[in-house]
Amino acid sequence: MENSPTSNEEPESPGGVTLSEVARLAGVSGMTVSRVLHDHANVSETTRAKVQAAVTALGYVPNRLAGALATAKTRLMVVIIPSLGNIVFPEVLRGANERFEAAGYQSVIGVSDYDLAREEQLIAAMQSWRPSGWIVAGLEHTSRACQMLREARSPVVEVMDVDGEPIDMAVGFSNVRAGRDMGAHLVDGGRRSIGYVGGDLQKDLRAGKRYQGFVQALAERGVALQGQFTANQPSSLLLGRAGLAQLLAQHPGLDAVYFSNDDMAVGGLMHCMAAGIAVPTRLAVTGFNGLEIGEAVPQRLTTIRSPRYRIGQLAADHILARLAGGTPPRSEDIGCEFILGQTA
Amino acid sequence: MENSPTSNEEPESPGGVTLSEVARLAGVSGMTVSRVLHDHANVSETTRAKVQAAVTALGYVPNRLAGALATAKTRLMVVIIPSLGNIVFPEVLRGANERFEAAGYQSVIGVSDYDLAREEQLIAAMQSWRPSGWIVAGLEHTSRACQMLREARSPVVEVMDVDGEPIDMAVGFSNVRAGRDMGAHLVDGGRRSIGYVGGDLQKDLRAGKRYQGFVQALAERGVALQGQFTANQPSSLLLGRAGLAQLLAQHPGLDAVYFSNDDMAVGGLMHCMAAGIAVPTRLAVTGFNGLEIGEAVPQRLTTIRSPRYRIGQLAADHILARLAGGTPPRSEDIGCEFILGQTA
DNA sequence: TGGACGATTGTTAGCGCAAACAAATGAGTG
DNA sequence: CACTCATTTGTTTGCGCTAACAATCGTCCA
Repeated sequence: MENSPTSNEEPESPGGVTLSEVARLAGVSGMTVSRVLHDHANVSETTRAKVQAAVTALGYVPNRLAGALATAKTRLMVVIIPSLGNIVFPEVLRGANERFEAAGYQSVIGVSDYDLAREEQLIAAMQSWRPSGWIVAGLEHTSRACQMLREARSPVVEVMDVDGEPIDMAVGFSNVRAGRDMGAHLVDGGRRSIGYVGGDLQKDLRAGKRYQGFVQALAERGVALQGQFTANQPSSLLLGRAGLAQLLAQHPGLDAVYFSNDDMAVGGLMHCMAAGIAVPTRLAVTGFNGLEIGEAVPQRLTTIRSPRYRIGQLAADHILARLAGGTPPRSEDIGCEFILGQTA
Repeated sequence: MENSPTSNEEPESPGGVTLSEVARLAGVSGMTVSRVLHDHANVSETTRAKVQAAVTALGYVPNRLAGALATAKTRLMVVIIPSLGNIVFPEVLRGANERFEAAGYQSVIGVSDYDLAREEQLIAAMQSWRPSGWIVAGLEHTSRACQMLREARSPVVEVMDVDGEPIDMAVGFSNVRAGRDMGAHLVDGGRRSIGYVGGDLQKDLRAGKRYQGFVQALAERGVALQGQFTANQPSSLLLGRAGLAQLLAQHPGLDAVYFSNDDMAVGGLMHCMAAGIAVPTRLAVTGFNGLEIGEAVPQRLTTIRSPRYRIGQLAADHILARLAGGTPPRSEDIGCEFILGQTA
């Protein structure tokens, strides 16, 4: 009726409808609109209805920038992971994001590409959003990164590793132990001529810890690693396949190979299939992570399942619990599941 | 020297160091600090140095909430994808995030779980952050979702599909054509008794389009689909393996099976290996996506590669171009690559 | 040497919202 | 019926920052 000259719809200012416009249309103050949107208390049914009508009519979407600035609570959660290149960290992200979304938080992601300097930059950039919480992969960071996370004064959960001291909280498993377990399994299963195939151990520090544990377990049983293949690339099926081929060319007598993860291991299995190498009789093959691919191959892969999805969920839960006043555990080792397949 | 009583370090107010504190320490106005941090122009070297020193001394991290509120530019980019359950969409995200990060933008993710109602909710929630741009998967959305995206007045790129009209921009490929191409390949290769194995076609609309294209291509050649297996679950290796087993039990005479994607197809291949079904002589197996797993199996999978990573990059580039005043193409079909493997 | 001009720095106001406090309203009570 | 108290609504203020404008400074030339 008494609307703007252009249309009987929305005035549509740049930046969108504001709370004041809703208030004006509803004939109340801005504060009352805010209360309808958040509080549940002490707003009459009549007013509430008027406001709701105005919100709908204008298509009002609250501006969280302003809200967050006013309350100093952003409801943004930062998740920093090393890679989106295989399914491992997206699964952590999935678990965390699921819990965050359900609780009304938004996930902001950062990908460090297995580079601690990059991670530090990301943390600095993210901190400018004053997130309500942090999930970062691993326990190793630059000292400035650690400092920033400590000074951020928001809950921080380091995931996928518990071999070390967390900045604030940690949820994960012991990579060293996972490596030891597999080393023990191979030696105790009678293997003596053992090799390793992996990606870049300098970058993937958790794969490095598994490697250390593995070598330790061998050493404790009087066995030395006979040969290894590592490449300066991200791990992948094809790298595993090529890596095993190359390792066996140099060390034809190997009777077992430990791969840094299941991608690599399945690649290795595929080499065996293609080259007619009998698994596990002539060669034992083992991996790490418990990816679905390891279950779908004709011979189920012997591996160790890392509870990635669960870790994401738990990490998010711990952050939310802390924000709710709780005191979740400082370091939580939820362990790994040894999967005895048919390849070792 | 003349510092706070507690320490000679930072005062550390809640919410962090503010621009004013930096300004006070540097002995300049807040505006000058802001200029040092952003402008490059018209600040003397002396002042700049003083400010930089104060920034470092206090560990100042600008508050982007305030900055974004003041400028109405958030530098947040929303990426809404259907799933983090397989590597396909994380790769899109990787491409987009790479470009966004490089340009100083942050990615906020949403996972719709292949549910358009959920997607609509996510869009509403995300809009409250007033993002600078949007990437959403697919061309199908609820009408309210479309309306919100249009009214958001930020660049929107719909990815992974060009079979339809975009809200703003689209980058992807034709799923219908991809399906047709594979249908044509199988029939033209002499297959006549053809089956399909897929996930939930009502939810994964792009898989549905491929299915339609596939069936069309068959029909045009006088061939009808002999049987199909679809399940009410997300696609996976194990589902593909089980699905093929079930389909062949019902239709033992099939000479080719088209899978909704490579995960499913490789699962099917594994069934063939385990069950001793000769591929491709007795049964042709084809998929879609061009995942690495299809290359690593002993017989390379015949499939069609979707340029997921590139689509993510391009989508981000188009948004950034638009924000820079350019006019990127409205709908960009970057096509798919047919990969002739050894399975069909 | 006065004044103009460019370079540099400061001041004011407001982005949109919510906390804190203030005011108005209505329902009971003695 | 005056008064109290709970409920409901409004006003003020400021979160931290930046756009726009204002003020200062020194310098150069006529």
